[in-house]
Amino acid sequence: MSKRATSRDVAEHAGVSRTTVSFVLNNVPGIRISEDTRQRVIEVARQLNYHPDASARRMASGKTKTIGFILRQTPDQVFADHLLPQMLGGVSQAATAQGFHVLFEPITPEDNSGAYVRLIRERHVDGIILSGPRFDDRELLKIHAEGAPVVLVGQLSQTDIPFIDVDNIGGARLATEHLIGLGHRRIALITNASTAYSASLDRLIGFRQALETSGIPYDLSLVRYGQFTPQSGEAAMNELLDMIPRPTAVFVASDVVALGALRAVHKKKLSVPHDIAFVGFDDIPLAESVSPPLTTVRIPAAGLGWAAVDLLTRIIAQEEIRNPKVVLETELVVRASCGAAAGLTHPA
Amino acid sequence: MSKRATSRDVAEHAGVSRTTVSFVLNNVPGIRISEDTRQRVIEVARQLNYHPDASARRMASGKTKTIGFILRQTPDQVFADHLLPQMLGGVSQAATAQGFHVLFEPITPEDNSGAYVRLIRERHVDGIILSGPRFDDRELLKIHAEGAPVVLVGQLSQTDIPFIDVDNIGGARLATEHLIGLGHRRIALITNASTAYSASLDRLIGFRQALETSGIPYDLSLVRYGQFTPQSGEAAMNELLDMIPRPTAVFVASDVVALGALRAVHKKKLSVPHDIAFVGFDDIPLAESVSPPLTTVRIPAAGLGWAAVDLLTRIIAQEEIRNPKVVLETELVVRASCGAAAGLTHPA
DNA sequence: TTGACATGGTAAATCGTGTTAGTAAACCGT
DNA sequence: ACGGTTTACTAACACGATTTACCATGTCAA
Repeated sequence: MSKRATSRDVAEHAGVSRTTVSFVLNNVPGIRISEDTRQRVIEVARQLNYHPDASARRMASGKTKTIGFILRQTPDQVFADHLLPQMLGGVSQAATAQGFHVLFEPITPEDNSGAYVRLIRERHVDGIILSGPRFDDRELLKIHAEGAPVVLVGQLSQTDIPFIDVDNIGGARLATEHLIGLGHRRIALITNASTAYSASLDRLIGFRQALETSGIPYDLSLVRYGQFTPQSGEAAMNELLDMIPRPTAVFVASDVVALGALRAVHKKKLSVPHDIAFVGFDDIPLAESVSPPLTTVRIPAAGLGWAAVDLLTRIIAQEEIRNPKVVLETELVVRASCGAAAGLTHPA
Repeated sequence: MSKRATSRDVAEHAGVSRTTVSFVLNNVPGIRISEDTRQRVIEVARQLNYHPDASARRMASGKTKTIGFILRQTPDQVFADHLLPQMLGGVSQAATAQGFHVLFEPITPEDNSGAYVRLIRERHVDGIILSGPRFDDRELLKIHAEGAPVVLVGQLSQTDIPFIDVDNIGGARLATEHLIGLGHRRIALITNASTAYSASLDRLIGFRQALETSGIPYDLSLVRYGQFTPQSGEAAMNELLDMIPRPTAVFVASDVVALGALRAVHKKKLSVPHDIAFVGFDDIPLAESVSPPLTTVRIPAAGLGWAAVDLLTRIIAQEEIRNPKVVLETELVVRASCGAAAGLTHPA
């Protein structure tokens, strides 16, 4: 097991200088090297099993070609994040395509030590994507002010930090309008989480907008608040099902919460969509495989990842960004739980 | 926006040498620095907002304090990997605890270019965890032979590469024995995938072992092969339900596949567990939230991550490893789909 | 007095590359 | 024959730390 080969070794064996080795192996444009020398260097490099040292290269070039992907979630939230694989997959696909690596770092929301900003400060990465930014994150504002490349997934009002987000309001409107279009008038809402989360609030707003546009009064007694979990959905749904008269449809602003709600319905021996129609939100991978398959609003999770990487790499490259705030559209995916397929409609 | 502070700047402002700065800031043991000097250095570093450059540090120390987490899956597989968040969460938790960062890199199984081995060769990372190793991966064998720290998640027979795996045989036996214990004799099996995958094969073996131990003949006509997806499970289940007499129970060696099978049952207006009992495998996060909640075999996904990191970091530290092959036990999680809760038993 | 040892540091080598500025030789047109 | 250009390459510095080896001074026991 001899020592690793360095560019110096290659240079010596090929009878050229290190500079030439670097030029050849990096294919530096605008530099003339004879085909003869070029081949010799390449051949020697192969023979010596030469691979340039990443750390040295980073130091010399000043670029790490790495981005940090920070997830502001507790371990429990990470474990139950059904769109994480898509999102992360999108991120690494896009990053790889641009020659970047991805450093993955979850960090609990309570952790205000700003540990993750060290990734930037110590130059582990060229920039970071932060999913689930917090209002009280002073360290984040600081590094952004210092000029560090940062892209948020999710919004942070009051700042000009570039972000990628989903059109939650539009998506919720889509879902609600669909139910209205099927003839429903008594439509309940179960939120995905507390309205302290902007995504939750936006989905509620979209729900309300759709009602108002159709002239249906917004009835607060038909609104319940989920907490990310199926359990919270089940509890909320039980309350709604006990109402007299019952709502004829419900928009659950999260598929995971909707599964709990679905269970509540099944336990009462009621049927979806016949007794109550469902529309969810997120289009998690299993939404189409539960019974009944869930009509839901698709979030382009992988697309969020791509877009975030795309934006971030442009910022890193110091490009002039025309629009640093990107909102991706959602899409209604109609399956069985809303009753549309069955031609079910409700009288006004 | 002035230049970044370097250790030289700190040294000058504090009136000491760079060596001393390094000693103080790294708390190098066995080195004496007066408390006075120490405080001065720390204070100056704070004032100058000094953060050591990761690349320079890597180069000088020869350690990257980073591990690569490689996922040998297609993008589609990644998107539908319901245990990925747990596993990845486990990996980064453990890594963080040991002062390591995690580089995440999915790579399609078809890609035999060995792109990921560059992570090792170019010293981006100190070692790698490879999930889903392939038999035909020559590059993998090569870097292992070269002494690179590698830990597999999943086994590769014929090699002595350290690995972490789940006791698939034992888990399948657990599931099957549970059904047998409930009185079932006509028990079907739907595999999670082709038996070309060792995990699939092992689960089939465990199923068979349980039958044989109880003196129940292994009936090939009761075996169907899933392909990761709910669709494959639905198709398989339809075949099984058409049999006369029907099996009274089925062990589906994957929760995701089981969901499709469940749908098939629902479509035929049959009931679980009354008409047919179910036991799944994996304990994906939604297993407890579907209807009926799925009895299943829990894989300690986060534990796989921890264990892999633990093993890898020991190898990196050149510790003597007593047991480089770790098999984690599974756990049967009894819910409603098997009928145990309802006290349902089947006559022999 | 002297040798040993502890104290509190520092100088200098090293890590392995990228990159700018420069140069020797060959070529070329007149 | 000669100035100018192209070709093909190299010397040397920069990047920012870690780490080994060494040194000056003071103290203390023999």
